[in-house]
Amino acid sequence: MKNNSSFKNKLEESGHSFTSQRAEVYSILCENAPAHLTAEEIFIKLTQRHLKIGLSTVYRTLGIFTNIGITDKVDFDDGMSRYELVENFDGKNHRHHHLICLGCGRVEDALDDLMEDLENDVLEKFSFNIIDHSVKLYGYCAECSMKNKIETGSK
Amino acid sequence: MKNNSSFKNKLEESGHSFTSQRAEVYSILCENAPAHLTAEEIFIKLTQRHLKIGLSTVYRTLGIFTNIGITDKVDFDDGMSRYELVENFDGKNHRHHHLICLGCGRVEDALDDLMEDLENDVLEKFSFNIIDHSVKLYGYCAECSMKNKIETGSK
DNA sequence: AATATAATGAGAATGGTTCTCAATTAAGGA
DNA sequence: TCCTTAATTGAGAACCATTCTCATTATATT
Repeated sequence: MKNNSSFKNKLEESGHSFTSQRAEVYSILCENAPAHLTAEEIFIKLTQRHLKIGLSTVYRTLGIFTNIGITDKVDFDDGMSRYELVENFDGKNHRHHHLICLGCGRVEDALDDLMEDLENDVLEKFSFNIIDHSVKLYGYCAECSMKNKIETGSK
Repeated sequence: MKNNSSFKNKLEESGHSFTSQRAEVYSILCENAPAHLTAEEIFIKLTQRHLKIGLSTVYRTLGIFTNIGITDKVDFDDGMSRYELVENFDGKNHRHHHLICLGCGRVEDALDDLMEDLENDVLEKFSFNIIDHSVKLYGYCAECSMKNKIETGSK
């Protein structure tokens, strides 16, 4: 699990109370990292654990977490938002690279290299100061690529 | 306006009829390119023009357009999807770079350079074959950057 | 023109998310 | 520790973009 006290600090610094519900949501996120969970999935996991929490509270909590940089809200166009822990929410970081397989739907996280070149380029050409970015790469994972080759008989 | 007959071809090739409603939605998209319109915005523009069309038809049409590569569906996390014409839907192309200003909310389209390096990198490291990508860059446009500097008095 | 198939549109339904508000809990001072 | 105040919680209602339904209408083919 992540450092719990820095989580607490982050909450208090931003003027929010440390509550049991917020700690519970946080612990689910930690235990399931680096998964991208929906609000409802988190709600169900907590309920299965016999921790009583309201769905509204889960949404509210995730909203706060995202605002203060504990989580990132990501959207894979399947009708609901997902939340993932920011890698190291003490330092500045912004990486949201997801490899989304069009075959099996699996989502993998990827590295954040090379984006700096692109960002510098954009600053030069557009005078646009990039604060954050979201990159989604759609394609076929190794497994599905293999499967496709066999099925289509392509060389 | 774009070449209308290739639009018609694209529809027929994919087994869809050419209807007046589809032509109307297409013409709104052409006239407003490169804007990113919501289904409702398109519906309103058509209604103002006294062209009768149902909102469901607009949604359905945009769904088809996106499926057959006439439009791209983009999402700026403001609660509704937007649609934009694919640059040249006859050839293979995939560029969805948007500069989203956190100050004024304006969305600008950016170039697609440098992504090839990143894609090659991902193929090497993850054996993941990229078909398409979506890149959203959040930050401050030239104007808002200027405004921020004045307000905060930072050098 | 006639028939079969596809498209349309009005409104209902859906479903993820946000809102409301009364009850509960946390925070900080005395 | 107790008290006061402000913040948080939770159940359900409300919201709202999008999808679905199905009777009507238009398109394509014979």
